[in-house]
Amino acid sequence: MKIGEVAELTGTSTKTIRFYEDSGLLPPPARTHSGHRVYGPETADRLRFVRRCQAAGMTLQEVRQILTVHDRGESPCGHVGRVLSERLDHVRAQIAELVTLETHLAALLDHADKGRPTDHDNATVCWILETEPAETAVAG
Amino acid sequence: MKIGEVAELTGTSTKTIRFYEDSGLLPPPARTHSGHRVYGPETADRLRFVRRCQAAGMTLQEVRQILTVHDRGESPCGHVGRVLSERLDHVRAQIAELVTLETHLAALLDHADKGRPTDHDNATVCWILETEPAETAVAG
DNA sequence: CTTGAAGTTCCAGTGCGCTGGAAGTGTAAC
DNA sequence: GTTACACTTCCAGCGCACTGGAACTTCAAG
Repeated sequence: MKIGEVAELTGTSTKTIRFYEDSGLLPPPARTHSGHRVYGPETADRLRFVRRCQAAGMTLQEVRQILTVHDRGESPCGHVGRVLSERLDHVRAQIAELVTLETHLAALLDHADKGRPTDHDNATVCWILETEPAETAVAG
Repeated sequence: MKIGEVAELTGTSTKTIRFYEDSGLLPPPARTHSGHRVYGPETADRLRFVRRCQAAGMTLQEVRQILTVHDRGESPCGHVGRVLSERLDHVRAQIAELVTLETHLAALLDHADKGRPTDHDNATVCWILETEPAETAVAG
């Protein structure tokens, strides 16, 4: 697989793939005699993983740390382990936040669809902003 | 409430609050005779809402559009309605992605905690990257 | 009245995650 | 062989979301 194919397959630009390689997110791939990058299918999985992590609001640096854990198959210093569980907490909190937001947006959309009900229009603050995130699930 | 109190209350810097005002995310607040900003409690809710939206990967511009819908209590042109439902789809997809990621991270952490089981260490590609996001739950 | 924290405006800079473009080489189809 | 496009490296620039700092004013406590 050449870089363009991986790009197509994963919806990532070739620019970005090279950038990820430079950033240590992708291992330097094999090359043809002439220098063209050659990838195996695992690269696509790795790229998808990176995208998922990004969607969770991780920085590329954090993703890199996590991939390092993966690549070594162990926690090298405890620090990364902490990063990992921190991130896990964060992801869980974020899921809770997103569920809240989903409710908000759905309500807003519903109410937008109905034209203009707006019996709350003049209220200083209204339902859509009032709900608390989640004392229940959110990490502190 | 002055800007510093709002900042403290919401975990947002005063810089950011002023920046949000400039960006049209917060309405220009009342001022004291001397020019200091004075906020009502609804500002904190609004700020929390913005943060939630951001956690969902929205740009401030998109958040602004949504807040406009909220402020007017209606959909002014259909375009914003589309933005809204697009965002809702996105949020739902993201929830699904995050649930997948949560599983990944939990597995990785579990396995990192156990020191070095790593019977898969030499595998070209391993479990953690293999799983598909979620045909099951993701919004289409 | 003094002192120090917190407020004000304005503008410039930072960090992240790409992205564009130049300049050149490789490859596949005709 | 020519053409067209994909690939290479390298470096510069961009958009977003802040963030820092200068220069100044206001407020609350002692």
